[in-house]
Amino acid sequence: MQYTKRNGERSFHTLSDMARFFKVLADETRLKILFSLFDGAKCVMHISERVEMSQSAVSHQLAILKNADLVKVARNGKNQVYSISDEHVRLVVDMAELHVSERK
Amino acid sequence: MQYTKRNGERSFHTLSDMARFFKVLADETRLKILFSLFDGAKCVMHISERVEMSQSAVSHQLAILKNADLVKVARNGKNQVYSISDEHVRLVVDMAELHVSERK
DNA sequence: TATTCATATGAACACATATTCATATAAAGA
DNA sequence: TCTTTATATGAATATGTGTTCATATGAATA
Repeated sequence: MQYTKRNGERSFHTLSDMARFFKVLADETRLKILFSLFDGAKCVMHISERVEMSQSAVSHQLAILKNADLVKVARNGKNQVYSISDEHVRLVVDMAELHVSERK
Repeated sequence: MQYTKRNGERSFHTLSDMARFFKVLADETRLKILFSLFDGAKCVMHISERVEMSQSAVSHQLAILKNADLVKVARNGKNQVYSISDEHVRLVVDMAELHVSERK
């Protein structure tokens, strides 16, 4: 089985990577975290307050976002400051928002 | 808590809708089905052959895709012909593909 | 109408995943 | 160094989800 495209072939590798990518976005908590970071870099505590979830829950989810390269970290004093690492994500999210807001 | 945007406010409703939307895309089987439909409308049997999954598995996943309005159905004789219902989806998927193929 | 063909559906199972709780780590300041 | 502060992490639990198997539905045709 193969998925052809105008200019080439779609590998199985890419296909499962895409599923993995969407999986990361398929959680309300992680979306909240991303949106809060769209407004600017923040440390864990601030994110935690902003999304109204426990520090632990947020930290677990940040690990997933970081592992998927959607966010990056930098230390500042005793804070770990998280920020969006890939501006691409904003586009995907915006388009998804457009999609869900249009159908109703 | 609220998520502000250039031109307004992001509702909780939209946020969980977005998570639901991404959830639908976050499965390799469903992505395979979508890609096979990007190449043109098909009946369940043909999709089933194309993605190399059982008729039942495909049917279950088609129900999910249909429920999310990503595909639509039309009867043709004794076949149910599925097709992409929203061209938006192609854009989101393409962008995701771009994202995963760029990072490596 | 009886049969066949294409598809849908419910139950069961295995597996993944999000949150909580307790605790570990590790940098900063006293 | 001892303590405090910020964050990370492991285990446990609850909940969600994909596939299979068996079977139901329902249109087409003999």
